[in-house]
Parts: sequence; C-alpha cells; structure tokens
Amino acid sequence: MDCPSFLDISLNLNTNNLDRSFPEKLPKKELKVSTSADLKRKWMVKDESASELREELNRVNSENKKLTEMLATVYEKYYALQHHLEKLQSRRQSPETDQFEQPTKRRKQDSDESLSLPNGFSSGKTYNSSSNEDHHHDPKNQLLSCKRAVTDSFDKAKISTVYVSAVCSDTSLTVKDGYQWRKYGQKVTRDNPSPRAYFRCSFAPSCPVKKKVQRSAEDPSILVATYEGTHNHLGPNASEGDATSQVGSRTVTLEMVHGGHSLALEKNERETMQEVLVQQMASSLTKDSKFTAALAAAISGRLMEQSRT
DNA sequence: CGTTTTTGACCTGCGC
DNA sequence: GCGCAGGTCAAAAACG
Repeated sequence: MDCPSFLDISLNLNTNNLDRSFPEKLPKKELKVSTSADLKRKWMVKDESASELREELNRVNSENKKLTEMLATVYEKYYALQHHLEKLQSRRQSPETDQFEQPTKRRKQDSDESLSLPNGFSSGKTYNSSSNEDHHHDPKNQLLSCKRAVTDSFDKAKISTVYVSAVCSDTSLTVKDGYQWRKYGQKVTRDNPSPRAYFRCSFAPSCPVKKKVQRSAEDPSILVATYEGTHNHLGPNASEGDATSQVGSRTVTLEMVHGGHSLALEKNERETMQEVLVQQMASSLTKDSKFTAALAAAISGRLMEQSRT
C-alpha cells in the first residue's frame, strides 16, 4: 500500500544541504593557506575532519532512509487495519451477508449489539458520544474510538467503546487510559474464546465508572474496551495517561468517523497521526541508550576537535 | 500488612 | 418455571 501524498513521512534532517555546502567552501580556503606551510598543515587536518563529517552525514542519510522506510511500514499497517475495519463496517450494513450472525438465542442487550458489527464491534443502539471518557481519550490515544449516542433515556450510564491495538502475546487485558482501575471479575463469554475482564474505577464507590475489556474474536490483536458511566473526579494524571505514554506502549489510536459510515480521516487527524508517529520515533530513539550514548560521544568528540583547532 | 488479582459461587434477567 | 449467559461478589492467593 502506498503512502498517501498528503503525508510527508521523510525525516528532513537537512543533511543534503549541508553536504552540498562543503565543496563550495573548501577551495576558497585552500587558496589562502597555500601561502603558508603551517596553515597548510592545519588545513589538511580540517580537510580530514571534513571528510569525516561527510562520512557521518552519509551515515545519517542512510539512517534517515531506513527510518523513512520504517515509517512507511507503520503507515502500511495502519491503513491495512483501517481497510479491515471498513470491510467489517460494510458487512454490518448488509446483514444478509453477515457470516458472523449468531443463530442461537441471545439476550436482548446482546441482540442490540449483534445488529451491528460482529463480535461487539459496534452497536445498533446509538450511544452518547459526549461521555467523559471520550473527552479524556485524546484522539492520539485511541486506535479506534467508536462513538455512539444514547437513545434510551432510562440508560443514565453513558457507554462508549474503544478499540485498542495490543500485542497478541500480551494476555493482561489492560487498556491504558490514565485512570486507575480495579479488576473485580473475569468471565469467558459464549461468543468469544478470550475472557472478558471487568474493572471498576479505583475511586469506587464514589466513582461509578466501570470498564469491560475483551479481545476481539475477529482480530485478537484488538482489545475492545467498553466504558460505562462518567468519572466524577479529576481526570487522569497527565504523566500516566497522555499520548506519550500510549505511544510508548505502542498504542496508536484514532477517532473513527462513524456517522457517515466513513473511515476517512479528517485533515487535522492526519496531522495528529503524523505527529504521533514522529513522537514515537523520537521517543524510541531517546529511549535507546546506545543511540543516546553514541550521539553524546559524537557531539563531545566534535567539540573536542573544534577546541583543539 | 495493605492492596490488588484471581476465581468459583451466586445473582439476575431474558427467552423458551 | 427452567435453563442459559452475563455480571457481581467475596474469600483466597499473590504481590509490593
């Protein structure tokens, strides 16, 4: 899958411009130093360091290229996932072709859910999109946040569902959203081999919010978190629940445009996505002790060289 | 030792 | 009324 043109995924380090500047400057200096043997020796040292710098720039350039390729791969995977969801959405709209439809009896509540995407991907019932959770879940933090509006006036608990990508091998069933949760139960449900975990906000009983987390039966790499209720206390700790921490845990989230059955991203969301990816890469690099050590060594080495000349 | 997680038992609501 | 399935409780275990 090609990256769309609106996404400039190259990491512009301006190394090419620097590289081009060297040949222009060098000859001028060489003319001057040719009159003095000492200056000539000095210049030869500088020339060596210039070639070193060129090598360094070449190395950085190739690294830049690799990073660009990595970023392209990330985009590729993202769009594949998006396409997959789009397919599921279209299946939902044509129930006669819904291969996931459960022939057996279901509870009324579940039947509502089965009207839409299979395996709890969405709900035929519409839910309120203005719940507190939705405000707390920054678009950056959510892979897919399917918002729904409550039509049932008796349902005072606002419900929202969030889809989060997760590592398949990770069986913890935890969705980092900044809040602290206490697990109070786990159950294996009939239509999904993976267990469903039940969480209460750790501020309970003063905070009534509950959360259910279960792997999607369709795609085990996706965790489906269902939030019920509204937090009646201050929001999550920024250091815990902000976009950076989510990025760090390899969770990339986006809002899904639900009303028009379209998965097309709004322009600002694309920019957000781009920012998130750049942050992710920067975060990965700064967390890599080898990289930072090498960078520090290179910088200090260069400073030492300059101080000597 | 206090807090959190696990897990089997129990409760509740729905369909037949 | 019965059986099934989801949701909750609470004692025990695990953890820091």
